[in-house]
Amino acid sequence: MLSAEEQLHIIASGTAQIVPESALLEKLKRGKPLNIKLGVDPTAPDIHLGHAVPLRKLRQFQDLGHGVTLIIGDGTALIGDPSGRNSTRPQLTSEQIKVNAQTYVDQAFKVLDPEKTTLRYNSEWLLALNMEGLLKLASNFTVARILERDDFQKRYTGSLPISLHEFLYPLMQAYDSVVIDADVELGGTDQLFNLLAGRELMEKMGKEPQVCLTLPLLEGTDGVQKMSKSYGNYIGLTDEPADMFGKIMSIPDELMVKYYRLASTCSVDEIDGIERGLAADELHPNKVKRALAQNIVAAYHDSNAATAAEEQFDLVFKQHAVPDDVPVFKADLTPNEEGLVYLAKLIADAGLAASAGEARRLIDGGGVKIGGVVVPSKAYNVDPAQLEGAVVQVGKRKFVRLV
RNA sequence: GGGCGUGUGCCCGAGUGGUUAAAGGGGACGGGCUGUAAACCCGUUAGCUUUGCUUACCUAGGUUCGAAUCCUAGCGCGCCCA
Repeated sequence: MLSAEEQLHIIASGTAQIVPESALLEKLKRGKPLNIKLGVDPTAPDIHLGHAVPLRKLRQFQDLGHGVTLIIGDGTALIGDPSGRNSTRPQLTSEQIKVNAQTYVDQAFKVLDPEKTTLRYNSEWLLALNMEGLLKLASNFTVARILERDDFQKRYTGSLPISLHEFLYPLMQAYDSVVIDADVELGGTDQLFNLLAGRELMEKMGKEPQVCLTLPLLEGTDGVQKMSKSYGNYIGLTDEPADMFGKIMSIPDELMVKYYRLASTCSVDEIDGIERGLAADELHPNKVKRALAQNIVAAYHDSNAATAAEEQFDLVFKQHAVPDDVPVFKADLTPNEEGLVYLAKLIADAGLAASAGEARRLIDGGGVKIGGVVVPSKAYNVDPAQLEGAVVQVGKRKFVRLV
């Protein structure tokens, strides 16, 4: 095992805050495996690189010899985390929760070491808590304390409703820490309040308080908004290698180091070196970004897939060739009276454009190619012989092979 | 409960009776440049086999040859009074 200081150096990389850092160092100094907690809400089934940030950090802990307790919040999901919300979340059905939890776990183990992970469902103890237990638990916090929380504060002063059950959310999450005896709990920066509640409750209930470790939010491929499915800027853990590679290549340069720290499997020393190299203009950003894409694709698929993805990438974007695995589309090539096929509609049907109108505009803009040849403006109708088995391309990255 | 104001395309926002499918900006998309980054330049940004037709300025009616623009009611939002 590495020394406590060396471990801390690795753990601290990429974190937003560690509260308190001294306590973490102390825990590490004991030389015993720590119990690291992460609670997840099974509200959305698909997980992306942003969700994987805390998982990566957990993996670092595991590689240092520590144990992880992953808590599926099937109990807390009944409430819905009010963090960062200005309205009450809809409550999920237990059926949805179950399905979501399973997909989450399947994907989480792409990152975590199953040998060193304990999986727990918090309904196990939360639902077992009867009225007496709940009241006892609630007596540990004052209304003022809970109301301190930023989002509650905003809602309260803004005269927006806060349901009573939402008040209980931080308590539930805190209670999880008590039950599993967490040494450290991870979360996004927006989770700090909940994490601190855990620390406080543990102390009140006579346990050694957990250390709170927060991680910054990861921006999506647009480089501005946080990564989220609803913004359409996410890189999914289950994305195809070529797709994943391309998406990573399209992130802004400024974000590369952050991605390295939060989403790659590279060691802290390597990343520090890259950061210095970029700052000193000794490393070419393109090379660095390629290496990043390689690393991440390899982490979620394998290194062969990563190499293949990079080859595809060069093929398509450097040599402007057609990739190997073009999706096929069964097109109706029945010609009209003039013996031609309406290309615009075909493009829309193939899903390459939202409507035939958009397809027409794309053709006029020179954004459509058949078999590598640009379709001239206004040429909305084409000879079917030209289309037979041909590859239709829209923009730089959308292809379809007609059959 | 009363008074006033406001509601425009993905978003912001101009438009107060007639070349308005609706200025301008943002975003997005396509083209150029490039490193599928950024910056920059150009173009597009309702549907339809389109010299045209259809649907559109919260909703439903009405006035008018003609309405996003005027009137009435409803709904949403904001502010003020009680």
